[in-house]
Amino acid sequence: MSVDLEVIVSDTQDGKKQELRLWLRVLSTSKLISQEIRRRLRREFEATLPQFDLLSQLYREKDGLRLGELSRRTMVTNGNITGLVERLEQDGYVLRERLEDDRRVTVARLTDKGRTTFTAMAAAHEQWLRDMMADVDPIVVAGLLTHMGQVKQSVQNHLSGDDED
Amino acid sequence: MSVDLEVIVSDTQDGKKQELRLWLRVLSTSKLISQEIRRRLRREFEATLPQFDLLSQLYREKDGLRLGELSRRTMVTNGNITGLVERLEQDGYVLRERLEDDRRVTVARLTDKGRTTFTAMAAAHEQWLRDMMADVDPIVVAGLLTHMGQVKQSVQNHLSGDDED
DNA sequence: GGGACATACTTTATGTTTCAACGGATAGGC
DNA sequence: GCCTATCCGTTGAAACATAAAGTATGTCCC
Repeated sequence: MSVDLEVIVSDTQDGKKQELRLWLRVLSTSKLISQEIRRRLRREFEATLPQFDLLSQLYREKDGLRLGELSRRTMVTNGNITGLVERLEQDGYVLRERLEDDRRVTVARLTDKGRTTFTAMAAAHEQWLRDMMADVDPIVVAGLLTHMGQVKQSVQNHLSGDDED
Repeated sequence: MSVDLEVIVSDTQDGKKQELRLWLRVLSTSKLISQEIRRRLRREFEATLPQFDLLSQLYREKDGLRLGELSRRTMVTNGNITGLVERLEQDGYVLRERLEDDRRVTVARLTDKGRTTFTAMAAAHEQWLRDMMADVDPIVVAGLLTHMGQVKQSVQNHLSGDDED
């Protein structure tokens, strides 16, 4: 599926709209990959992309993370983290507990089951990406990595609200 | 400072996880821009990004589009188009009517109000993107446009599901 | 202590996303 | 005419997105 939004704009070739065109291309590509990853995560692991993202954050932090920190890292809004962690807790992948020092704070941590499952998911996930980008020259991939970093940085510098990564 | 080249080389060229890293960077960048665009669309036009996408498709088609075609172009699933168009119809931006020839088909078309509003949104949208990417060299933008195209093409060639375009 | 304020998380309301399943409409085979 | 397969759109449930309001809890300052 997909003829894209970008096609619409691309007929006016003047360089003025390059940034817009790049955004539309990034958006459609990101959507395309997301949908594919979502499908496979669902089919093979009965998990969602945000869940996978959240697990990968916890995987690197043996001691767990506060929900607010999770929110920042996954770029998922605060209100949404609550439900996300709740479901993962029900599935037995995550534990949630309050801090003694500060009763406002909740820390989420991977269970052993969560750790094991995530390892399998991560391996599959990495392979999917290699497959999907198989036709792209590794040199190009490396270049994209760098230049997309520049774009991200520029965007962060020009946010209307506040920011960071 | 004795930096060994090897580290640098293996870092940029040990392509094993480069695809994964690129995907994560594309995803976070895309999320970042999406969130910003959403904020501004909401604040200044009380619209959402999918709505904007949909309007932009209709803008170029005086005669309107069938919902199925809209679904393909916006990369939004069928079930979602229904609600999207419904809300846009309530707001008076879009008209919906059934075909005489084929009573299964519904065609959506912009109203004058929708056309006017979209024009303003599109202009603002384009400016926002220029602002956000202001720190990126135009040469880099052009390169990204090309190379992201290659990525997109590669992904489309390796979808597990089925369809392509 | 008590009031003002900030922080951390939850809740609520609205919209978008996916998938699966349903019904109406059309087209083809008989 | 009639059966069946297919196409088109809608509907429903569960998950996730946002913003905004609510609830504790912690902190500061008088």
